[in-house]
Amino acid sequence: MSAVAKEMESLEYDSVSVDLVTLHAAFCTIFSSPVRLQIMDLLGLGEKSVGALAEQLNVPMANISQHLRLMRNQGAVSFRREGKTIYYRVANQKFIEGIMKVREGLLEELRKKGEVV
Amino acid sequence: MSAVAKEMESLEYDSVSVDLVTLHAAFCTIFSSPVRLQIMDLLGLGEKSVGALAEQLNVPMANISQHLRLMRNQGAVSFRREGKTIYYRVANQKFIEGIMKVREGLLEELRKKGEVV
DNA sequence: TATATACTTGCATAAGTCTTTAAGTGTTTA
DNA sequence: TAAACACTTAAAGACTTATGCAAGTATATA
Repeated sequence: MSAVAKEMESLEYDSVSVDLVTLHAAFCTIFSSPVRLQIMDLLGLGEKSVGALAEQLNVPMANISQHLRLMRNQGAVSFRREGKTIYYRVANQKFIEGIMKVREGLLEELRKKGEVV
Repeated sequence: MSAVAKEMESLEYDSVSVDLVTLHAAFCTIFSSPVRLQIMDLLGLGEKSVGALAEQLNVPMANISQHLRLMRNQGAVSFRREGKTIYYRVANQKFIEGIMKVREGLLEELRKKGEVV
């Protein structure tokens, strides 16, 4: 984790000196891992348990859980407990919209270069 | 750089085995640095030379240049040379739109938590 | 209360990233 | 052709991140 991202993790206790660009960049580290990006994709469709995410992505639950911790700390997702199960959801739908907009641009550029159909 | 990002750098030579999520995640590493995010912000307003970016962000030109290389390799920016000067521009405006959408969501969430006005 | 379930956390380590400095390239001007 | 300018690249060191595994916590059930 970057110094910035580390600083963000304790943001609820001292948010004064952190400017928006720094915070935004730290937030975007969420999107920089294929696992986390797929978690966002799945949660964009509706809330899901940790086990369900682990199964659908075929990644060990402990690893999913570590990624979810980062995502929680950055405010990308929130969660609720129901018995033994914890359900995660996207904190704000605009995060999904932003991801999709970038993906659209990316696909447009790849098509221009003939790297994708 | 992640293994993924490294793979992306040579993507023009072998793009067959790379799926979209992996590629998208590698692309998003662009947004995970405050310097690169500010470069995107500035270039979103119009093309700029490396020197101009360095001056406005108060970051050494060699460092800006390194960031621009990553951004080029990911297809986030393109450039043209005019004499001694090289002008960079955003490759696709949807990248800016996506960044802004995420920033909006982030601000909404910060406001909910009372961490920003 | 003991056990099972669902998830989280700590730790080690391998791999990746950022920044700086120094040297290199391409283009124009003297 | 030499020097200056604008930028790029390489290499090194300090730091950060990702993953697996083992152990820990919270809740429900027998």
